[in-house]
Amino acid sequence: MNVTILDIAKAAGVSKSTVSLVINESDKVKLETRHKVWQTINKLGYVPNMAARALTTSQTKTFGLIFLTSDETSLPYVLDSVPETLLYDVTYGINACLKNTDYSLLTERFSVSGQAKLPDLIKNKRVDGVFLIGGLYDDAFINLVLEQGIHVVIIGRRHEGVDSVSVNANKVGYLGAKYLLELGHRQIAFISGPAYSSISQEKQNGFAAAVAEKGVNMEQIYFIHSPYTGMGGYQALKQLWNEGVRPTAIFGGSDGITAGMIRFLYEQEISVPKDVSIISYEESVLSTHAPFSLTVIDGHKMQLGEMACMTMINRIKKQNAQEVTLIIEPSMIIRGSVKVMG
Amino acid sequence: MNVTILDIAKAAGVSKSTVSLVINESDKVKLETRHKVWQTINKLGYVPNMAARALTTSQTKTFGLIFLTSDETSLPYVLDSVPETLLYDVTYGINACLKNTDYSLLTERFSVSGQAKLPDLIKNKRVDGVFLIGGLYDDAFINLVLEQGIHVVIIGRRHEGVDSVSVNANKVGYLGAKYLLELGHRQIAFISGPAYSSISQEKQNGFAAAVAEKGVNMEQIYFIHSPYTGMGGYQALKQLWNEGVRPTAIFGGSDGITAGMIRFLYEQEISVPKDVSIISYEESVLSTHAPFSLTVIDGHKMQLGEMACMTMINRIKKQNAQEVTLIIEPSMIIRGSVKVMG
DNA sequence: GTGAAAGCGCTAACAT
DNA sequence: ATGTTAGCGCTTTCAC
Repeated sequence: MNVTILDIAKAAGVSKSTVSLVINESDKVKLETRHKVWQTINKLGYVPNMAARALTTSQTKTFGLIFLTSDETSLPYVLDSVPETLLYDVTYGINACLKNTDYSLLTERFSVSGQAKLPDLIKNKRVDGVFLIGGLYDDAFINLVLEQGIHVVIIGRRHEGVDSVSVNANKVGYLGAKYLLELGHRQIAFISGPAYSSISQEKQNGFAAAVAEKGVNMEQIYFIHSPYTGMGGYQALKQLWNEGVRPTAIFGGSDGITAGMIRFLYEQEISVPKDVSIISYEESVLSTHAPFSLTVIDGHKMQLGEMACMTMINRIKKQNAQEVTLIIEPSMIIRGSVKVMG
Repeated sequence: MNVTILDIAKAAGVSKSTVSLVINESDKVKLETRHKVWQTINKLGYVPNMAARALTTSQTKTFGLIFLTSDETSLPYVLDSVPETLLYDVTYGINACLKNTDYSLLTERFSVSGQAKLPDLIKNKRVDGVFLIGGLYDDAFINLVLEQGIHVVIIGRRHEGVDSVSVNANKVGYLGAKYLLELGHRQIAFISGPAYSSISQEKQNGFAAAVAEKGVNMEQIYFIHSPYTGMGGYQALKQLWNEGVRPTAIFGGSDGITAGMIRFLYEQEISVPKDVSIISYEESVLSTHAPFSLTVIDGHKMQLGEMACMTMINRIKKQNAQEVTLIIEPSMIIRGSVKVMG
């Protein structure tokens, strides 16, 4: 079998518990013995058995990323479904933060509409804490998770009484509107997201605030709702066009929405930014790979993941510290899809 | 604390081992006692402790997805880096397959050029098996992993002596070329991928085979190498254009490459498919969200993940069965980016 | 500062 | 068909 703590103890001429103390960096052990033990650990290539450690400490040293979806069978990337760019980037950020830590990350897609009450990761106690992402959860669900003695960090929105990390959505709308207004745009369409989404609403509020601040008439500002999908952006813009509206700038509330908008414009041979200006929100793989250099508001989704991870680690360290609510400020990445209006 | 196997045993009036047998679906237990035990399990809400189970069986019931990269610090999605769409889709497929299984999936990004010899997941024995993806591994690395007593399934390429699941790359080139030739294209550029990539080479071979089969002159067929990045596709096409070459159709060897190609064409105001036809390979979030309905060869990357997962599970069941080499056949998704030539 | 010993929850070989 | 028992590898009091 493998090298165990007992082998080290024998080889180093000390007891099991001393080795354990050394491994766990206790300062109670004499420097000399500490050296001796580390040497034999390295010599014999000892690696702690996580399962055994988990059994005694009842800590798995594992976190779970629970992706809440309404429908678990939908393909993640056809034009008519929400692209999972948020999940990709947040996962990347969490993993980056977990690197050089003794924690690992498990991922589970969980359908809230399904029959299971709790994700398997939680039910089986495979994790010490979970990141909840995807928006589709309510107090009842969160409390159920908390009852299992599992820590929770919510990603993407604020939630009373629980640690959370999110993006300042109001600022997203504000920044986009401010930028467009400053470049002289006065006819602007903002396809922000679905009507039921509070995030989408906040973005509109921020947009409206910038418009008011600038003293611009709201008459030619079009707030439009659509799903966070390519098809959503496509159809919303198409309808607007069919109604005869001709904005000089269009603001997509997500990279998915913007991709759909771009498809409509391409179809109509409307050139960006010559004929119309475009700005997007998110900065995912979709905006960086757009057919032109796309000006975008960066939601810093990787950083979102990293900060969620830091929050989780702090929570583990200080179990009953005050709840943490982190808000990440979006920022503009000015590229080439917005024209200066005369 | 939590309810354990012993609590169940007491409550049901049997012994620990009987409960254990029932849980592990042994048919040695009388039907009556089995019922009784399951009833109390449900009543008391017992859930097995994975750590304890892992300790005795030395099976973690966890797999690892190891993503081999050369450089761990690069952002995953700027135009000048390889978009990680393969990782996204394969992960989705593996998770889908693992659902309703008692296995979970851990992910780790591992830099082969780093100082660490082995990914942490493997070193810490957190996994029973690993999926290797990303292409950057050699025999030495694989053998090192195998020596740890960990199962290996390679995703994306074949490898002597190890289970592997990959896409028929030759067929990718073949299908694309055949389709374009049949629609009358005779000037075709194929930006297949980097020169050092055997996959890229295989695609070219398949392409050449279709051309030969059709009896078409190779003179106006352009095989071009570029990195699997948006920037790669962009610059490769730009150079071709600057050399005065004007193909009627361009075939991108990955969705990332194609995204770059599309950006160049957009810049030059060359319209697709009116002025030039485009076909891509992969079918990731990038091709479905292209600015036009993009004809693409589907690499079935989710299925790749699912089959890798099935392969792993079979390997666990029959440790020393013959090695498995699964090849997935790509297929065409005909949409609207290829014109019929007169 | 270090060792001895108990126990975490479970499985599996052996008894009965 | 079911019970008894001995670990799996580690942490953690509690003595010394």
